Amino acid sequence: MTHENSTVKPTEAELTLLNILWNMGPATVRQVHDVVSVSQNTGYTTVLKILQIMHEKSLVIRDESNRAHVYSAAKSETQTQTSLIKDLISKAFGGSTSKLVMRAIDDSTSAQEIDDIRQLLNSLEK
Amino acid sequence: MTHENSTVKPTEAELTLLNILWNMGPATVRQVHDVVSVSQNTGYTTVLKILQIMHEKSLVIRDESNRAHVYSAAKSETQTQTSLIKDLISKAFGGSTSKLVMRAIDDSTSAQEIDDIRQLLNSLEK
DNA sequence: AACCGAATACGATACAATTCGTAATATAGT
DNA sequence: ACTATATTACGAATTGTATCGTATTCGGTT
Repeated sequence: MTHENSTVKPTEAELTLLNILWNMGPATVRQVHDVVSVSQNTGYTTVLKILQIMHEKSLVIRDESNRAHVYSAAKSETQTQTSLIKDLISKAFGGSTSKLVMRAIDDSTSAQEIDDIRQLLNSLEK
Repeated sequence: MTHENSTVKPTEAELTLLNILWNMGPATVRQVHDVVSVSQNTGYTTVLKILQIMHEKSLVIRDESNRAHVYSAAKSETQTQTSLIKDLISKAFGGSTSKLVMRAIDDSTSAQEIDDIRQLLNSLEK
């Protein structure tokens, strides 16, 4: 067996495409490529290939019923964000969430953001 | 030109070694390897090679005055943590720090951690 | 001065990521 | 039915990571 599933960490290029899929919802290679093209100079077949690899890794689901396959993210944006954060916390912050928050906030963080975080903390049970 | 510098994101293996260097301070390959060996089964030359590559990338500084070179992290743990977080916030959280914090905290987060975060927020100017 | 052991340097392998060119194929319009 | 075109499939080139074996080199000990 080689790839079938579990928790695969998307690469940078894959994360870029996932962001597009989360935004657009299910989309064809062409649609994804059109969006990618706005900010990057990436060929159509490159996007296709990455989506195919993501499919092998089960990072995306593919609907092959039409000529143009329709791809969609296999895991929600929230699920993926959570695993990425947890991974970083364990690998770079010695498991400390508070340390991560400490580093995440700085002068460039807007008052609005900070307010949102305060609200979030207030709404906690603990 | 090939590598000389700027902000290089360490790979997983490199981050493992950086964590050791931040803990121990300047250390030889052997010292680093001894620590790595406790948890992983990695050869001495593998550690050496990675440190050499990190040196090329300027992720570590090397003191060659003695027979056994002494390596140390080029950037502080804090600096590195900050860039890793900032990178993740921009690539996976649409630039929203509050969303990141939202995902970082969950049931598994201890009361102590949450308290620390509250303190941190209180101590802010904003 | 020669030798031994520890350390670095070098190079090779395997694998994955990224990129794209070309081939094959299927649908839609004529 | 045929052809043009869009789309997928395949595979190759390049680069970087991770790993280690072997060669080389340097210092201290005899």
